Amino acid sequence: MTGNMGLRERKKARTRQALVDAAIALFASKGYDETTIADVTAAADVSPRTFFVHFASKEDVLFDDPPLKLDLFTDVLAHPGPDETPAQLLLRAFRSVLHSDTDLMGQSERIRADLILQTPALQAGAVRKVLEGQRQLVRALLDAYPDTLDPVAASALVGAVVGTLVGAITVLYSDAAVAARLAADPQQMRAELETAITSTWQHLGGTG
Amino acid sequence: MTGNMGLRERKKARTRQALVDAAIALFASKGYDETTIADVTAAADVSPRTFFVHFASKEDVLFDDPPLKLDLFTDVLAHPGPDETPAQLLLRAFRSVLHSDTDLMGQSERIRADLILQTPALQAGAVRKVLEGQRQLVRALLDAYPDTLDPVAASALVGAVVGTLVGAITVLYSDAAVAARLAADPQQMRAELETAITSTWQHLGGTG
DNA sequence: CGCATTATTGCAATGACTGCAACATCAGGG
DNA sequence: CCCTGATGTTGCAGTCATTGCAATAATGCG
Repeated sequence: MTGNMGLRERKKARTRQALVDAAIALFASKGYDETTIADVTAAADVSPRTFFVHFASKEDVLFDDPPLKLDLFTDVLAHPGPDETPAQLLLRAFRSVLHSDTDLMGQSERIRADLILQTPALQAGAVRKVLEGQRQLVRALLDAYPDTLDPVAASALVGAVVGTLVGAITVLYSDAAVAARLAADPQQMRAELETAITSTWQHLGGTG
Repeated sequence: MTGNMGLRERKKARTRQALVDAAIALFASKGYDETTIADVTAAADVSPRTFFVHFASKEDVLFDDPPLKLDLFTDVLAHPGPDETPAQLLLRAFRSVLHSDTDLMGQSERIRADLILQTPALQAGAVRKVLEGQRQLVRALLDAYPDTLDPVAASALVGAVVGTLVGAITVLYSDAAVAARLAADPQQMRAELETAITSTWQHLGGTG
């Protein structure tokens, strides 16, 4: 990908990356609110105006790379098994993301997570991303079960999945003790999420 | 409540209400982004600076009154039955809110909902409110089951409940056809939500 | 009436974000 | 190599949300 670009595009990509790097470094050290666009562009050695050529807003620089493995999730949803129920399909899709090679607790993820958790302005942005992704999943799920699923049911189902995950992840990232434990063994994160999902749903199933 | 306030406080309350009314009217007619604080304060006949004496931000004026019946929900959570599981308690709490006299589809609610659904900036704010409420519910649930529930499980459980509701409500409010049907019969809203919750959870339960 | 509170206001400043036009640089053809 | 068009970068001016500070106006009370 990077190779077949002309010098021009490579330069542009370099500028963009410089902005991302400078921004994350400054956000991490000074805090998001205390860092101005001018600070970031100065560190990246470009004009302030240039920032907005690459990113639509200050927070966007943090959500540069693809959020989660949304595409993978959607792909799985597109191929339901013969006798698979929507809920089972969602669970399978979730598991395939969980066991993909995604780095759930890398250096970069931690910094980002910390920043988001302690900056209300960023929480808003993160949530917007989640909502967008959710819509995408609903669409995929409806495509998979065009006859047996109505929009409300599909949206509620996806909402339950995403809600469970967001609830669990929020605590996993914010609780200091938990975070420390997870930092020691990154694999642990998968186990925690797996437990959260399965035990939660088991509980919910026992309410009818 | 309103009666025992001195003239001073009544006047302040009137100013605040004038700002809320002016804001909602202008947002509804011109749109949120196209309405400036100056517009609002002009319509309310106060100084622009006064707006920020009453509200912390532009969007706050829309979330003035208590969001949902959070207190009622929390109250129910505080009194679990003898053999009631957390999931059953949550379901019961949800139902008592659902069947309280809350107006789920009033004029004001509709305007607000429409504005939020079509304004990304507001979606973020709304969800932040939801997340705050979610934390409160998690705390209440943990208090109710101090021995059998850990923070991650509680948060995941509450996340599932709230996620289901948000998913369903989003569609119920945004789908034009559904919205029209619901407008005709406000009671219908309760039935839709009841169905969304119970059928979703039933599906999820069948995944173990 | 005079004083302590408290609501409202004006002013100035910061910082995110945008439109526009100028400028610099790269790609390709002649 | 030069010309030309496309594209990345920049400067400038302006809008708007938001805030701190200090002055002003009302109000409550002794």
